[in-house]
Amino acid sequence: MFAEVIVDISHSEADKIFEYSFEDCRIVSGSRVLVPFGGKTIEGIVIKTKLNCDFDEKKIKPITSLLEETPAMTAETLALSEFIVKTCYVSRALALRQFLPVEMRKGRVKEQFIRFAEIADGADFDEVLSLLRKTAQKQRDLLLFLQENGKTPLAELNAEFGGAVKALVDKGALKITALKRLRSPYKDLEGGAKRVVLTEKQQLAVESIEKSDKLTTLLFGVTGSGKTEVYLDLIDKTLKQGKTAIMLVPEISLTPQMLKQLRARFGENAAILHSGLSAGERYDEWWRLRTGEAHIAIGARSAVFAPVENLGLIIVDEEHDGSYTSESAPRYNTAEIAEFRSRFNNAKLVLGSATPSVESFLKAKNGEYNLFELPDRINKKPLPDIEIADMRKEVRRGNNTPFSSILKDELEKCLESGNQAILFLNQRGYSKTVVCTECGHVQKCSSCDVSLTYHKEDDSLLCHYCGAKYKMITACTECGSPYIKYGGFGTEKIVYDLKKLFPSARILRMDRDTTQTKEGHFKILNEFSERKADILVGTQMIAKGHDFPFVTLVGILDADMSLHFSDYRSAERTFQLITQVAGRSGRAGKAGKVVLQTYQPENHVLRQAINYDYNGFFEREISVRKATAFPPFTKIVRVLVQSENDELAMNTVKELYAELGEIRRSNESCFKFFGCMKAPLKKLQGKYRYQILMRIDNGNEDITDRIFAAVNVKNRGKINAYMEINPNNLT
DNA sequence: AGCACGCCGACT
DNA sequence: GTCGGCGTGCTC
Repeated sequence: MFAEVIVDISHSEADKIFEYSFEDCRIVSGSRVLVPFGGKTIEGIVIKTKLNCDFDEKKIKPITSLLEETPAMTAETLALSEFIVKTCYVSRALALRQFLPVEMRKGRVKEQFIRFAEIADGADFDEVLSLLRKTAQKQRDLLLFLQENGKTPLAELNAEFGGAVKALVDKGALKITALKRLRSPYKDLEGGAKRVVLTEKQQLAVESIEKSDKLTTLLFGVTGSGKTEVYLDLIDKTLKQGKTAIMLVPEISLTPQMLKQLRARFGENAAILHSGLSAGERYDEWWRLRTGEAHIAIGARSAVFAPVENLGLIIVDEEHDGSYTSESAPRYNTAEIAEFRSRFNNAKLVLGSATPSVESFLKAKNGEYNLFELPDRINKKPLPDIEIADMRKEVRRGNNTPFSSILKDELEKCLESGNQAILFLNQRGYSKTVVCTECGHVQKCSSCDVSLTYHKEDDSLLCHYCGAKYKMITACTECGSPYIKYGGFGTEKIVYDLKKLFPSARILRMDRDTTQTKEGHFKILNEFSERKADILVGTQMIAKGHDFPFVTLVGILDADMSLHFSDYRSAERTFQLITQVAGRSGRAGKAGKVVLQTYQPENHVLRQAINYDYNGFFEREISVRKATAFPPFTKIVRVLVQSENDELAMNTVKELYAELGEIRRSNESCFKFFGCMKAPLKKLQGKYRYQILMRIDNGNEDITDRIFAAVNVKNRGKINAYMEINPNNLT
């Protein structure tokens, strides 16, 4: 027999099918194998087996060995990997890697075994007992214990009976067996397994999703409208049909919360997949899903690749969230992957959001998706009032602190009444820049073209792009002046100022710096929900899904920040962010309040956000996108060329621009934009960056295929060139 | 990705 | 004269 194998080398030169021979009938498509390649032995995945080979038979070598008896890949995941290769323009090896826990490659994780002891089958209990010396009381006790309790972990017996265990094993009276131990994360997570009765509206949502002739439903529900209960009910019904489910949440910080609810309801049937787990845990959870021991996969973006078979339901919670598009290759779109799996399995796909992405809402409006709305909060409480604080007036009044007078007053009231507040600022560190007051020089990273952020806690300057750490300066590095000014503030500074303003308030900070440790998110959120703090200051990561019943005030310190990104989605992102952060206020019985600080109070996006006018926002945004030929009406194709050698990068991008210009000439009408320029971040991690931006009519895969081919040729030696379609950010 | 093979500069 | 630089090409 012959096998078509994809070797685990992610390089365009090795990105093809290699054929090997084999005898072992356990080898099937999807199996992981070791194969000889060049002079070495490497891992690969069998994608097809066949009786005849298409390659020179004399050159074909045999497969070295089979790695696991259970094929890691299924027919579905093999097909999906092929889809990723075609749509994301990545090597097959890289596409396949998405489906396997990293620990599986290069055999990095050993399975853990627990050894058990029991009385050996052949040993006559009474005979062994009678043969023992009178003094061997421990051995006697051990035998009696085992007769009564049966199979017991060896570790427990050793602790209890000491050397007696070994003595009996040597006599052949005990049998030792090893069982694979599964490391189960968040084992101690328990929640009240109370089964909620759905409201009438939630019940209607479930029915709408089940009965729709469309596979995909957009569940458009305001924050606090009880989407989670709908999800849980759908999962329950899916399991009862003997099918499996995948539940995706936007960020790791959210997963334990959701898992808690899933564990409470579905017990060990739920498996968790995310990067916060230890290697062993992840590996074991993956296998629990692969072998069908667990039926629900939950996790962030990458859990969409969960190795479940017989899929009946996929849920994408907070569908609009930016974390669903991958930052590094393969830059897949989670919704597209989910749609593929939904079609393949004829499984229902539910996209849930309080602020759907304009792409999804357009599809729902066009009838491509089933649309169901949950317009009311479950407790019938109105959404919190959002008040705008005009920061221009504050500055004119001489207030240079990060807090408007309205916010200060509200904070005071909130603390006095014993409630909790959340302050949101999407900037970590103490100050965004460090500027010399004499010569105006701004401290910059030596390998990136960005200013450094001052972190007071460890008195250092950090580059938020490459992670480089520099010692804080005492004098300007240009002119030597000791007069240094901080420009712009981050969460660290907010906490610092708050402490001065409210000395008795207990303050927690949650950003990437305070959540580095394992389960760091979880600890801070727990502490806050147990009311061990009064104010939570945080970045983006506090905006999502957390339910704090005692929070009555939310402050959005700089609502304009995300408006200033030169990205066609900045309006959409701002609307989503404000709606989401505001939704953290007044979730239980108490009325909530939101203070939104801005320098442009008349901005229409902010106006629509404070009125919770999603439809108004959508209509305006979609007409702008249409008029300016931006997604979802076109696709953005971005080609990035980077090299440590500036001149080489520049020359390469010029060549490419000329070559792509040829493609454009023969498809003139499809191109809505075509330009070549320095990337917004001219230099990153020591590499100079240039880009070619295009906007092309949807479809036209033949054009993108040709662009990719042209780009791929350049990607060798000191040049790194790649293509992205609808990239998440344009840095 | 590695590793071998192959063509031009500094050197015992 | 050679030793060795890493540019190019191949691996079933």
